[in-house]
Amino acid sequence: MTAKNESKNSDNAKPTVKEIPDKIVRRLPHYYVQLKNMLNKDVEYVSSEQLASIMGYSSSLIRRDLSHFGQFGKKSYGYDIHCLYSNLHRILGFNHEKSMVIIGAGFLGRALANNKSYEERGYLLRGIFDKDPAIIGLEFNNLRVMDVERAPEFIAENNIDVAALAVPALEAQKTADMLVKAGIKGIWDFTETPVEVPEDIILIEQNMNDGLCKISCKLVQKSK
Amino acid sequence: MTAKNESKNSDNAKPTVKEIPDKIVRRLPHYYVQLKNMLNKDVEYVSSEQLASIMGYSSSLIRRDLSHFGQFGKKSYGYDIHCLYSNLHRILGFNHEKSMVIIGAGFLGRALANNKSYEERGYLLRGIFDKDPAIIGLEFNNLRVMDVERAPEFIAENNIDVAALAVPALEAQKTADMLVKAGIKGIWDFTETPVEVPEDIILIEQNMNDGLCKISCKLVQKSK
DNA sequence: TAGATTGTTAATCGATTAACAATC
DNA sequence: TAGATTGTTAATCGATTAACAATC
Repeated sequence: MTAKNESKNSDNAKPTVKEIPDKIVRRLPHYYVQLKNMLNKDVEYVSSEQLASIMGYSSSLIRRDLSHFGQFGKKSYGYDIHCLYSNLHRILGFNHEKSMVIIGAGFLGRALANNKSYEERGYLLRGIFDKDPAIIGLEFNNLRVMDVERAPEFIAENNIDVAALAVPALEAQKTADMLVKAGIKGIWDFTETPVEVPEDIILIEQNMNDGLCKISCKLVQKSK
Repeated sequence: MTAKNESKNSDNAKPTVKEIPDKIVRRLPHYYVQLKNMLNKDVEYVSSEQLASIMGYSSSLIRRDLSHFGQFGKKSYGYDIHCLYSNLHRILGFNHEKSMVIIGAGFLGRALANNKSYEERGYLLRGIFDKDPAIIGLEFNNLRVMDVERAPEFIAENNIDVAALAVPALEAQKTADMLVKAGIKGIWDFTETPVEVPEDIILIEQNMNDGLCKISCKLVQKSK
């Protein structure tokens, strides 16, 4: 609906400019972290072949992924580590400031409050909320837990972009509805239950139980 | 090396019996949860078409996924919900008892200790460890935090299958090495850093920052 | 029987890899 | 120049979907 669509066939109301395939998006942070580790070393260039042997992707895939965003390499040299790093920084949107709140100040919410990587990724943690009077008022990482009743107002007034959803499964949908109504743009969902949101809301399911299931499934396979 | 390999070409030392494709493994827990929700309702059968419309997968994919494990459906009726549910239970290995420990009793470790879904999935939480003297001795979910120095002995003696790794990034590799040495079979890794383990160890990276990156990347795409 | 729905095969789609011309 | 390595095109591989015969 935002009419900023530049794609050729705009007959279909897709909000795509030139959407990055999900498979690539998933690998970008890995490239980013690897490059970051290399920044401190005293080499200037790295080849796709070198990255491949370190990271376990094929060099072909790496070159193809990166070429999606432009031509960052120098033939016969490889990629300028610093240049590629800062390009990935930009592509991942870390240079855009994003505001965030945490809903639910149980142990998980507190762990999220203590996360140290927000700043580097452009997130500004603005608030943490809970409904338990015994928790409201406690302080984690210099943030005082607020009453979740105040969240809608806070989110709307402060134009919060993202909410980490760390409430019990039973509260999940209700809370997500509240967040959407308040104008949230993305939800980082840690609940163990399926949550429905309108399709223009970014929903990232950080489903931990899937990991538990995967291990279980693989353990049985091995024991057979 | 376990010589239980029944695959045709056993020239290559792969430990496969008939490995389930990762893509399918990832969907199995979703089917499982959906079926579980349906158990309480008073319908007996569900068709792949019905599941498809609820879950967002195509009916074709669902039938194909399930047919990987046998013929569970009844033509013209669909799938017996209870039967399929218990088959998934078995396929996911939930009927095998698996013992587990948590390494690191920070907020994240405590959140993991409070997780309610272990039992249903066949996990038995046996211990939680930390190195901080101020934390050792505290109790979460009826488990007293033990000194991580005692972990190797505990894991070996009790034949622990899985460890949830919830330590700071700097301790990650060192701790993983300790776990492997102690005889762990699977690691559920919550650290934000790449961890190397021998390839016969099941390693599930529960990388939370990837979610954060994904949201950031998608937010920028939308704002463009 | 007619209608419904599986299990499976063939067709399509998308993602990865291989190959190589361009060029530093 | 010879060697290295990119960016990109073509080939391959794998996963999803469509189609349909089998059958309840």
